[in-house]
Amino acid sequence: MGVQLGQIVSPTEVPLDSLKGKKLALDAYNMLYQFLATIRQADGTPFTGDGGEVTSHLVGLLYRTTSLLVNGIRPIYSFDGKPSPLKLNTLKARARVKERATQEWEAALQAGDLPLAKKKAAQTSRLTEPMVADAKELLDALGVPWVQAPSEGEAQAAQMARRGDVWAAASEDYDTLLFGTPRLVRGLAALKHSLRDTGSVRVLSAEEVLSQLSLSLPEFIVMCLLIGTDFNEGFQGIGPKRALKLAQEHLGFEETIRRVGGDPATLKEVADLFGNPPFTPEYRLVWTRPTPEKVMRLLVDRHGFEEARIARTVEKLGDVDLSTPPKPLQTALDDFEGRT
DNA sequence: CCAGAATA
DNA sequence: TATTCTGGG
Repeated sequence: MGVQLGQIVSPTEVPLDSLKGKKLALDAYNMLYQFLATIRQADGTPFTGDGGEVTSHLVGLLYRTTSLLVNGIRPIYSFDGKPSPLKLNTLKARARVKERATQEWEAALQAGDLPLAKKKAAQTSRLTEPMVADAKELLDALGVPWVQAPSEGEAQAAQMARRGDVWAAASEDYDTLLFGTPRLVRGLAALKHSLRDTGSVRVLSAEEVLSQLSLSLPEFIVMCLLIGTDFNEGFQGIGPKRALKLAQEHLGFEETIRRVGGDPATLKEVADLFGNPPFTPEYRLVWTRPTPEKVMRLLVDRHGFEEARIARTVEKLGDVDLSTPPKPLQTALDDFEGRT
């Protein structure tokens, strides 16, 4: 879920075309969970292969990845590793939500309420080890790089962007901003476009966000700690609005925390996690042609996808330009940043 | 979610 | 030809 910043940040809408030739580090779990939530039948049943194994995430990953590549975007997927102990409460809470949603899904089915059933089913999504292994194997077969983060995939993506290895981190959550990304791309979940509307995504520039809010990055992090993150609970009666106001008083870390009755020592640990998150420098940003036989073996032979359909999809990648432009075209956002 | 068929 | 619906696994 991540920190709730939707109320107080305003993204810039940019045409999809402006991402052409750019490398993006994608939060793989964020994306795979979205596929698992949405790619379901009317009654909420996920797609499965012959053996009953869930395949919704592979459907989504295949089509999303080809769509990105055809649009000239160079994705690298960042997979979650071991969660921080600080996240255990959040994970337990999510597990409880899933248990309840599973019961409510069944109840909705009994009542014959399909829309409700699908909505509840979406909340039951689980990403298992074999499912993750399949996703990585599919990326390998497609010639798309991925990296195994030591801990948070979002932190890994953010650090890659901070080091300038990729143009931006991409996730629907805002946590990459806390993890220090200079840019966050949202809205890759709706790439579909027509002739008049050529598609667009939302970009958040960290520099722009901070200057709009009149906050330093450490103050921004404190604000988020007040609101609550996946790694700490937040405070009763403090939402985005009040947290922003308090952070804007520039009282410093300890005093700001004390104002809401929090313990600076405990929260310092969370602030450090955001400010200096674990990541690995061992990743290779190399995109190659897909290996159709590998894609076929995985999706058709092992998971029962329709051969002709997959062949058609992989074919589209044949004439994708995989080179990285030495001098990327300047976008409106780059121009804006250049002046600030 | 995306692709392709159906539709108007 | 652009938009809506349905099937995919």
